[in-house]
Amino acid sequence: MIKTRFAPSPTGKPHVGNIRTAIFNYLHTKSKDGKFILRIEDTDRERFIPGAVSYIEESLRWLGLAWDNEEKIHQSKRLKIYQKYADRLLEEGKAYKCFCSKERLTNLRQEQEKQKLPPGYDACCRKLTVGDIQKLEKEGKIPVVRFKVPENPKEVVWDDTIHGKVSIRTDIQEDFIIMKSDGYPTYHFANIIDDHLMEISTVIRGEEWIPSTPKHILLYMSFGWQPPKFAHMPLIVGRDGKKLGKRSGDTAIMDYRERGYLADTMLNFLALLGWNDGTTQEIFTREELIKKFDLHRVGKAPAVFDLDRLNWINGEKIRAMKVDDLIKEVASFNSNFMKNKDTDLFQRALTVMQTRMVTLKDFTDGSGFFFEDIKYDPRLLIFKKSTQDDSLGGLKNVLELLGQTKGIKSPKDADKIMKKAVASQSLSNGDVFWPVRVALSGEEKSPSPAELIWALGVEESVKRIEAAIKLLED
RNA sequence: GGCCCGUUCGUCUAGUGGUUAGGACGCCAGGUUUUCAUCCUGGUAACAGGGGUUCGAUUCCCCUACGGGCUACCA
Repeated sequence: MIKTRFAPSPTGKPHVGNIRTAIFNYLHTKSKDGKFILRIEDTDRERFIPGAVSYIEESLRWLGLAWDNEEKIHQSKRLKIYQKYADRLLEEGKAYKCFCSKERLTNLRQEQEKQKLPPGYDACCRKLTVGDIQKLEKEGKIPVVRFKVPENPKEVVWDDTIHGKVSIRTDIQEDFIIMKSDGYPTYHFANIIDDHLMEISTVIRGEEWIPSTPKHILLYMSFGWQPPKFAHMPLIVGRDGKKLGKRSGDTAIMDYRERGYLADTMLNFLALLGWNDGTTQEIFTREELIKKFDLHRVGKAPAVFDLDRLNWINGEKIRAMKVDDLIKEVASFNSNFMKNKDTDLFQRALTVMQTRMVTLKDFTDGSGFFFEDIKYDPRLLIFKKSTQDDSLGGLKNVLELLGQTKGIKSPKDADKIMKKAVASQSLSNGDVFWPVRVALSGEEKSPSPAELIWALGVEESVKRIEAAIKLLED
């Protein structure tokens, strides 16, 4: 069975890079009817940030990336397990206790750097006898546990699902630490123990892990375990070409929600960063992504996060949505915005604004004129190719026709009135359409007057046009 | 420094031992048009460089360049 995991460490808010890893894991699993595990790798107590676990869960939930483990998995609660396996390696002579002080390690590294040697632990404590160890422990010295990197193989090779054959020399691999002096395992150790115990079939993670994969494979070998498949995804980089970090756009995924992007947009966009289905399709529903995702079609080159493209996808998603679904999105985006607003008016306003929105925020920020009294400079009512008299004429004409109408059921009905208003006098489109539009919206750029009349309703439209006429006459 | 990974329009990418190197975003121009947006049409623009292999390389191999990652008692 396919089983993947998303294994973040709770050190902050998940950003797009983290989340894309989660998405690829999720998609790979769901396309094969497998299981997707969320595991919190909180073995670094210094970098732990309270609340980070909630951020992670909130982000995954927003995107609909449901994990299958009912009980939360925190590595910090599994210390005994790691200790047990470390002891096993210790007993088998595949690991050893190291008492070297941090000072010694620092000096050693500085010395190596000076001599332009590859930095690494000199395996000094390998030589310690049982007696030495007992003595040091009696003195109260607390050791770390290091993995004894075997002389053979001299090279570790694996068939990466994304990169193909990758081989890395291990003769320069130092004896790395698997258990820290505070009793916590290092990432490398906890990670492979858990992946094995949880029967993870494919490890999908960022490319920055390629250099340490030999450590993991060596560890699997020392336990006599079969390593999982590895798939190292290309990094998402910033405009500067560098890995997303503090300085270059490591924007928290939830910030995109706040900016008015849809969860499905992020899913679609991020999935397409490094993957495509081989056709020219660019817009995918969640179901299509699950159905079509294929790890083998993930590219190797890093991808730049492009906001223009994100905006385009969000616009496409919004336009493809049924208005009722869009209402739900706006409501969950900003529940305050809907309060005290007429539901029908809200729905019509959204209908009219739909093709004009890039983000949900565009609606909550830019459609106040539907619901509130408007204020504008009276000069705006006059089209640049028109005159005050003609504009006034246009407004009055429309006002009169609105007074006679038996009801407006669609923007088309309203459009007929507009056209009639133009035809019945010797006016041009601009003399009529422009002032009515401004009278109804108070804006220089807005939906067409026909749409506005329909959305606002006859009564409100009449009121606003009357107000505009008054403004022009004064 | 060492070890790894990567390189097709500005960006996301398709692609093959022989293609006019395709699509999308963006941008530009035009159409529709009262504005904005939508929509439609067209345009701009790429195989990092050098050696091989081959009748023929963007594609396969090597080197170089460039970019990136890793090199912690971080993950």
